[in-house]
Amino acid sequence: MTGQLTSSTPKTTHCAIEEALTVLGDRWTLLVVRDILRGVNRFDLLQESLGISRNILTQRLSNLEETGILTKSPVKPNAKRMLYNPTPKCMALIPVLITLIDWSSNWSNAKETQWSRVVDSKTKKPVTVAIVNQDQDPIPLGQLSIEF
Amino acid sequence: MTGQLTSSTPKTTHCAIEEALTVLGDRWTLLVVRDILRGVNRFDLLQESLGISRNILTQRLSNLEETGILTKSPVKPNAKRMLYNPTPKCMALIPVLITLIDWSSNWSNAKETQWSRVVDSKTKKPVTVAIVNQDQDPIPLGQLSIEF
DNA sequence: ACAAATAAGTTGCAAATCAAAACCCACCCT
DNA sequence: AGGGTGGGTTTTGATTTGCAACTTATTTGT
Repeated sequence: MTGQLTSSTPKTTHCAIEEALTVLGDRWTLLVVRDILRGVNRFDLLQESLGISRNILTQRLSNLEETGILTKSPVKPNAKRMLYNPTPKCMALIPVLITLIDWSSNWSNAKETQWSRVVDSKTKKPVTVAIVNQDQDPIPLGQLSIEF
Repeated sequence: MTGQLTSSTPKTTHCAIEEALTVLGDRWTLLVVRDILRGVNRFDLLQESLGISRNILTQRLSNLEETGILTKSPVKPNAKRMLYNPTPKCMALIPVLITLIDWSSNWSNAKETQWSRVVDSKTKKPVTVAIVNQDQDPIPLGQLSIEF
């Protein structure tokens, strides 16, 4: 198998962000995740939707399966054609996608008419994220610091 | 200039996530951002902290400067030595870092004693993110859907 | 039932990107 | 003036990526 995305350095990762980026840190993986979460669950649909090379898509899907972010199941018992579906670990990435969308919406100079959004499926209205402490009190951005 | 991280396809990006990943979607960029936000603002300190190649670090810093995520300023007027500092656009990435940290903490099987965290600088306690609608009401993960 | 079309990859190869180390120049210190 | 250090650039080789063609299943149309 080629194109492993696993960490090349065997030393322990010191940082959760580093750990996350070992799996997610490339140009395609989070877009695959987005499409899987949108319900795009077939190889060719993913490939067409993303404009990704087929071999790279194969690698990414395989990495995502290995890390438990999606599952591969045959379209019908014993079939070779596969459906790719999100796991809870994949759903748990939705907050990451929301923060990325929010950041782009606020700071990108490319003003697009059609952004992708995450919405409350009940009300169809977009959601956002709030930074809160353990008591759910909101904390302003400027009051945060990063500990290593 | 080599190693551009800008999108190779001139067609408009259809998606905010795609837009964000054009800048942030590689193994190092968000780690550089993390370190800059931690106050690591010199080239050699960044290089040593991250274990990144010097030429790649140069590229990443240059990309981050071009996209307005950090500024480069001389240590003293007219000096060649530079300090790298976060802009508001960089601070705005903190929620992305928080969601990545949360995701790793909850789903990584590597149990590390020392994770990096984002904390409330007043109380020194870690913060997290809540998904909310426009009225700040929390929305459960399962109730979300992604619109394209 | 059979041919044509489509789905889901795999393979081979060229191009781009990344990484390690050596090199370079400006500054600082004494 | 000379040595050390900070901040990169260059060179060279290893990886990764992307494109296109190829293969094998599975459908679909007639």
